[in-house]
Amino acid sequence: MDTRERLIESTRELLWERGYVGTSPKAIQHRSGAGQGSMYHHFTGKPDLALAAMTRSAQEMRDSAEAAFTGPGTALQRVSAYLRRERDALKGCPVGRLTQDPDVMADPVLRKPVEETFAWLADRLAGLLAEAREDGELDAALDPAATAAALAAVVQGGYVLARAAGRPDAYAAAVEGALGLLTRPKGD
Amino acid sequence: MDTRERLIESTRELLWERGYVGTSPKAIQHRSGAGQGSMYHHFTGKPDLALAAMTRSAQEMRDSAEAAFTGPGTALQRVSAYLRRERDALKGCPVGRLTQDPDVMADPVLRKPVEETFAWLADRLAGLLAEAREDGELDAALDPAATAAALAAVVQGGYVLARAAGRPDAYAAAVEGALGLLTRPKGD
DNA sequence: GTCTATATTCGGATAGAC
DNA sequence: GTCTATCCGAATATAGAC
Repeated sequence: MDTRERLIESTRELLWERGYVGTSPKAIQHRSGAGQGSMYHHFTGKPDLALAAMTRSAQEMRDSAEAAFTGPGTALQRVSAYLRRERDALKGCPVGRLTQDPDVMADPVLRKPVEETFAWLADRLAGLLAEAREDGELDAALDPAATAAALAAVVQGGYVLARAAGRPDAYAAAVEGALGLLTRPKGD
Repeated sequence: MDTRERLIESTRELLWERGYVGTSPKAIQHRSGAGQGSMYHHFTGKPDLALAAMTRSAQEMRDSAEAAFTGPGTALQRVSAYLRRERDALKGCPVGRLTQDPDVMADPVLRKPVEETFAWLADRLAGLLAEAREDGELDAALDPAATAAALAAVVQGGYVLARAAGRPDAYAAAVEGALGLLTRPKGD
């Protein structure tokens, strides 16, 4: 891995662990093993490097979600698989956590990957739920878009609860609660 | 409002807006109109002042939730009222946002009010859902604790989605999606 | 491309006068 | 209780040598 690459990966880790305001150029240099001059040679400054890191994390989030969405099973099963996918619940969502960073949200350029990623996710989930509804897997009375928003929120909120409790199973409980609501037989 | 009080209130605002790492003593002094010496007279330092602010915000969160929980209507209606309660979705949850703050979570003293608040909320919601289930308002197949976790997650995640989208209605969509799942007639 | 030196401001506080 | 002075290291770079 070359220097530029190590800088990006180290920044991704630090943004995940400490957020944007909590991540200093010095910490990035230290973790990546790159020197001051090296960092400023490859990137114009902290925002530039953070953008590269955030863009990659956003892409990775989409890829791993898409892997679940295009996996085996019915539409509803694929949504369930996405929700139950292995996650490091205590670390939180590398993209979602940026939403709490004032300096990220204040800068349209930094904000864009975050905004786009969640818009994509909501849209993708809504499509799958619409498909499930057409197939009779899901109650026709449910609004796919609103239901999709609820599920995306359960994931993000599940991270918050897990971190608050200090226990990953708080995330699992939220997801199972949501799936209990989503998949219970409607004609019972 | 005396100086000590202004310091606490200003700190609450700043923690809400910028988080713990993003809030400097200087910024607190500036917003509160208190001087350096004044701040260090009333509090031993930033963590001490933050603890006072966080404790108050946590109490406020409980109080406002409790107001909805003990309001009029059936158990399920009170849960719905809590979810639909007016919120400044773009600002996020003043307590939940602290879970993203590494320096808060690393300090057991600072972490405690956050942890306790969400434990209380989950417990309270689970109790109401159990009540709803006994009253036949809620499907007997649903686990009250897991369902409660899902609802608490929808609220916290709803804030994340609203901030990501830059639109408060993303929060409302998540809540309505969750309520759609929770309250749809089971015998349809 | 990487290193070292230097610069400015901020963060987080202590000390002591008033 | 509040103010001002002072301190030391971190944050975020820029400049120029190698």
